[in-house]
Amino acid sequence: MSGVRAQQKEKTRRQIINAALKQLSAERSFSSLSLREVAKEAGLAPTSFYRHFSDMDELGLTLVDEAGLTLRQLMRQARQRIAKGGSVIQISVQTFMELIESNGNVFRLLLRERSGTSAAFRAAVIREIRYFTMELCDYLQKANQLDADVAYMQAHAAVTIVFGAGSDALDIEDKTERDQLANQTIQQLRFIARGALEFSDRRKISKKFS
Amino acid sequence: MSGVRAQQKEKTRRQIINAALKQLSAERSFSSLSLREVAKEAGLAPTSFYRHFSDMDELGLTLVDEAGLTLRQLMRQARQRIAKGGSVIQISVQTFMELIESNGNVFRLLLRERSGTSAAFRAAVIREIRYFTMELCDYLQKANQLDADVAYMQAHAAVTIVFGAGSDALDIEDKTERDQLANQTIQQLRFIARGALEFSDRRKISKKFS
DNA sequence: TGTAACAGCGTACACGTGTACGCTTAAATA
DNA sequence: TATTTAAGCGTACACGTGTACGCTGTTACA
Repeated sequence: MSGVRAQQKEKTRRQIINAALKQLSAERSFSSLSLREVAKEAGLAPTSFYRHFSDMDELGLTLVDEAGLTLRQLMRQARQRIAKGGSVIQISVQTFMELIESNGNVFRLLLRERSGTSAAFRAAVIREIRYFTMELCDYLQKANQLDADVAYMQAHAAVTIVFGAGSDALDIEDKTERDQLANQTIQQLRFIARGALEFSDRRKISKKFS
Repeated sequence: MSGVRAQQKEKTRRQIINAALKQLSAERSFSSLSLREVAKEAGLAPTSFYRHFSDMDELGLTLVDEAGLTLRQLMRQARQRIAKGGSVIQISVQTFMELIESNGNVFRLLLRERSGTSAAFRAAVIREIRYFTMELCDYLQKANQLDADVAYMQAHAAVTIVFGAGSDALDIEDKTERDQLANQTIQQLRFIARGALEFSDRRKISKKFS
């Protein structure tokens, strides 16, 4: 049970995962990757791939899970920054944009598979995004004393906007243009926050009088 | 110049386009279509395909153009309905949802190619969406007397939200769930409209005092 | 120490792909 | 009417794909 063998297996498993991630780019989607290519990049015979994943699909789902993990780590990072003081919206957007810059291909994977041809992939991505949305929803509800529905709608809208901005950002290489997009996104999130707050207040008043 | 020949050519060209559209589905993206499959579905020998398109890419770009056209027709339809009275937001969302229901695969094409592997495709889709956004921007600016920047940000946010909702709707088959999504989307658009209006007003006041 | 488990390899196969080439047949033009 | 043009077809080729099968060498365990 020392695990020399298991350790080695885990290592080549990671090699496969990394090989797949490495091949992803703006021009190369996961579905366009072949088993043989990935195996080759990992320094493996094509047939050895099967010792670790029964399918390219299984590998893909693993990648989506990893991407979701990256996303959650990002949120924690953002919360730490926020705790140190600063505009919640601004810091969140900034953190997200940094993800795009450093892990563009991981984010691309999520975007693409969300509208991909595999129902399993779509479900997996949607699940990850839902986690993301729900955590934000909790935060908003507590921080702003919002109605549960309103908080959810705000969180959902905010996530949609941020992901949309991320998608746009992927096709922008100019730094100042990217900053402009970030500022625009911040402003849009403020529109939503303002609208949600006002609506929530109006509801509270009508509840008071009922 | 009677054009019996040209007419025939146009006809089979349409057959190719329709064959491609017919093969698109939730499980089948354009990039996963092969020239041979499309040709077969169109009742053509594989090599005859080249008489009409030099490439599958060329066919794909044609499809994106057609999808954009569909989108613009939709807007006109929505405007006609609005002119007959009713909530602008509600009618717009409703019209959009009807597109999803009747032309889901066309909309899927746009969503997928927007984050696809071909830069040309991405650019084409983004261009179509920009048209859509700009028309909405003009409308908002005139109807609500908004600042140009504010109107653009509102339009952009609204389009992002509506497209996001469309994307979600594609994976929902239950009618009541879909209606719920539509209502949520309407509410989110109201958040944005409210926030934009308030922000625009605040700007006008500060301009008055300057 | 003997043996069972198993990661990894190489070979081999059937299949689908894009497309080059030359042919046929019907419309367009001179 | 004679000639040119071009849509469509069939054959053929090289290539990349997933994966079945049997083998080797090393680790784990009795």
